[in-house]
Amino acid sequence: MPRITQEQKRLNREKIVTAAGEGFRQRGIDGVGIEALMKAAGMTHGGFYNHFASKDALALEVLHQGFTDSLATLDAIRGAHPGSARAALHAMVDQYVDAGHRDHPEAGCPSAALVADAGRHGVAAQAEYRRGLDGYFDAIAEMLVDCGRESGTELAPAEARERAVALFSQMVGALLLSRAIADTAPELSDEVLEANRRRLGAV
Amino acid sequence: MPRITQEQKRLNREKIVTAAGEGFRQRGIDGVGIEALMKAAGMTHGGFYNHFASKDALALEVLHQGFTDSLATLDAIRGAHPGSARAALHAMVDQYVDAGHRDHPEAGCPSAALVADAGRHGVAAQAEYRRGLDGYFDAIAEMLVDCGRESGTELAPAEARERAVALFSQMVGALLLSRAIADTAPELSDEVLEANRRRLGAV
DNA sequence: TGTACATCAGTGAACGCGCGTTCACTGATGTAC
DNA sequence: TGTACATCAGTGAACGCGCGTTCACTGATGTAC
Repeated sequence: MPRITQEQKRLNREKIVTAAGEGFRQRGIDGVGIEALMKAAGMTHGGFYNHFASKDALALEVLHQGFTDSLATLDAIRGAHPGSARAALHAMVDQYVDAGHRDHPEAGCPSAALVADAGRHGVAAQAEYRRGLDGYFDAIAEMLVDCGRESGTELAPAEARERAVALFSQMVGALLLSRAIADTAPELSDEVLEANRRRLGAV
Repeated sequence: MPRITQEQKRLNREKIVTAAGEGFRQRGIDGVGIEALMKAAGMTHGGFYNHFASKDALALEVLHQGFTDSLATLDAIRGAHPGSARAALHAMVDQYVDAGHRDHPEAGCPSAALVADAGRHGVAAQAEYRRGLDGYFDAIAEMLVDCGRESGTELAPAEARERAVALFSQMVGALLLSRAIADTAPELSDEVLEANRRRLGAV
């Protein structure tokens, strides 16, 4: 049957990145093999190396793509609440620290799902992770500045940054802890989400 | 040379659990093989199954031991600040959200180091993790109640619990994010720790 | 207390298995004329 | 525009490797008398 159209090749490559994005977030980078990945993308494993030099190269692209998508989602939330950074912040926290997000890591935040992998897959992966994380910090800090401006209390950039870092850290921690016990202790898992949502709302 | 004393066997078993505790926290449960583990414990790999039925059984014991030790450390911090729950809380946060803790996961909190493994290694591991996590929540909630009592503002148990859950979530998130970028972006990693330490101190 | 024997912890080779990666092959696509 | 040929994406078998686990073996320990 092969060879295939250039356009089809591009689509196949995308399918691999998408499948890997989901698989890696669900089971970790080392938790999904090339064969399973390619099967999920609708191909056999041999063709993988027509698209990527190695599994690590794919992981890099997954991180990049994941953070790009994730930051775009954040922008979309901001855009959906024009003129009210406070409402946007609340919406972001509520969507992030949520049972739906907990139960679907494959479609969720790469900062949370790949936090353990980032530190263990070489400097390139870590640099990509860092880039994404910094993007989150910047975006949230901006929202906090806007929020302060709206309510009349000007917020110093350094203060906003500090709060943004702490805020996001708490969001990630809450999500990860709730995920770690979701199957065995659903009530405690829900409690973790709810306690954090309430506390984050009180800021 | 074998056979060996019963006492020596007990010591060897302990060595395995200790080596596994360090290895698992550093590289994850799937990141360390039985051979490396037994070598670190000073033996060859074949003898492993004289002590444990499987690697998963060892992981369970590592989780149990890790949380027991970790909660004992927490108690020690409380004991070192008699009559001042506020000072104990600060000491705990400062030790937890710290570069030393970040750089030595092998000697640190199992909640943080094994958060990704807990959700992926079966219900027994998850139940063990849950037990430890709940222990943390309870201990911190107690400290918050003590702290409120000392400063004259009585804290409702439910409120203390909620604050404890949020507090610990933030501590774990801060530690994990700082670890994920420690090698590649040490300044950002430090910033994450410092921002969280400052924000946590302001409660 | 001393002797004879069963036990069993550590050793290191071996097992099956799944992994990441390579490769010869195929045949439709892309291209040169 | 049509033809001839080179290219190359997907296939599936095969590779070496490390993993968790098993096993025959050894000889000091534990125990029965």
